[in-house]
Order: sequence, then C-alpha cells, then structure tokens
Amino acid sequence: MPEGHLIHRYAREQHEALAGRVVTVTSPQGRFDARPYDGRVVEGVEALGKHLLYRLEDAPPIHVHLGMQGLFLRYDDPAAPPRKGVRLRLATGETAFDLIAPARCEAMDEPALAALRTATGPDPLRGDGDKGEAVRRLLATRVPVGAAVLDQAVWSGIGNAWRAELLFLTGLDPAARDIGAEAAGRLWDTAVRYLALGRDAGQVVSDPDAPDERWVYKRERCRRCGAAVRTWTLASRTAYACPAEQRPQAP
DNA sequence: GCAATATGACAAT
DNA sequence: TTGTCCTATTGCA
Repeated sequence: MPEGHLIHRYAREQHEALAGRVVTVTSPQGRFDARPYDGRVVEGVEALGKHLLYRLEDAPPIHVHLGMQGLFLRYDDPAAPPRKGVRLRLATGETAFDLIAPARCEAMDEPALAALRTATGPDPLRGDGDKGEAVRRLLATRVPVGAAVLDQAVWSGIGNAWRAELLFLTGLDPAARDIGAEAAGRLWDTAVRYLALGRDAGQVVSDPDAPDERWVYKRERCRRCGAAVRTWTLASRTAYACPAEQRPQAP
C-alpha cells in the first residue's frame, strides 16, 4: 500500500542499511541497467512524496516510484535468490532489498530531478514541508479539498486511504471547496501527525488506539457514529465520507 | 485455479 | 474520460 508513509518508511530503513556502504546492484529481471551503480558507495536514500531517490557515488540518481503495486522485500541473507520479476536488487554483505513491480525505476539526471522537486508539493513527512506554503497551495486550488490533497503538486504523499481518513479526522467533507486557512491548517497538522504514526507503524493509522481500524475508508458504516458511509468518485478515485460528521465548512 | 481488486500516475483520445 | 502499465493478494469456485 505505497502511500507516502510507506515510502518514507522504506527510505529510512534502506538509508540506515545502505548509506556509506558499497552495494552490489543487479536487475535479475533485466529491465534496469545496473552497471553504472554496481560496486559503488550509497550516499543516501531519500523520500520525496511518493518518490524514492537513491544517490550513489559518481552515478546519476536512481528514481523509483512504486505506483499501485510496487513493493520491496528485504532479505537478511543477501545470498537469498531473488524471486521472479525483481527489477532491482541492492545488496550489502548483510542485507538485500528487492524492488518488485515498480511503476518507475530509472536513472535521473539533475535537471529532471530539479523538475521533480519543483513539481512536488510540501510533504508532511519531510522536515522541509512548510505549513504556510502547504496552506497557501491548498487554498490556491479551486477544486474540492478531496481532489486537492490527491494532487501531488499541492501536497505530496497523500493517497486515497489517507485522503479518506485525514478528511474524516478533520471533519471536512471531501467535496468541500474554499475551506479557509484555519481548516487547511488543521488538515495539514493532522497529516503531519498521522502520517508519522503510519510511517512508524508501517500502515495507515487513523486511530492510535485501534491501529488496524479505519473510520470510513472501505467501510460500509462510520466507525464513530454508524451512519452509512457515502462513496462516490472524486479525482478518479473512490471517496469515502460520513454524511453526519463531515460537512462542507461554513463560509 | 482463476478472476477481481488494489493504497498511482501516465498517455492517449 | 478511458486505457495502460506493473504484480501480489484476496476471494470465490
């Protein structure tokens, strides 16, 4: 379920295991040219929204996007044979990370990387994610808030599950427009807090007392009040909302 | 065993 | 708005 919290979790885990080390880089599947990277030192692994960026010494950055189905497997025995379809393996003497089914795995030059950073909105899980800028960008859109938060140029890292749960937690209807700076700020603060919980837990957490439960996402009834959850398509994804507790904000 | 489904983002129409 | 990509997982027969 690769939304931003898992991307950051992967980045943290892989940075700890790989940074400063020489890595063996291969593409068992053969669809990535690993030669420029094999045997080099990893300088760092970074998350930017739903993107992962790998910096290796004297080589262009590697850009990975997991898309809908991508995932990593970790082996504590780097001699473990990769399963079929592994696009990229990064291995030290102690650990191997296998990338499976990514939407993107490619070398990226600096201009493209700069363009990616420009096109990516504030990330609630990055220290450089600025609240004022986040509020400004959200208010600058004229689309419903449930569409704005999925737009990675507005805020980055939010996916469909987080959209449903964060808007519930903030009491905002996904269809609401012009929610105002106060509500936008509360939504950002909620994202910062809960995505960090999700990153540390490895899953979407919208109730710290019940980390496996959701309030409205993929539920028939609101977990708080029991009302039938309303579903419709918003920004090409299924939106979920409690009709009793999430209302358009008063002007 | 097989079909349906998925937390995403594109390009093409 | 629809189609395409990528693969694992889930649920049903």
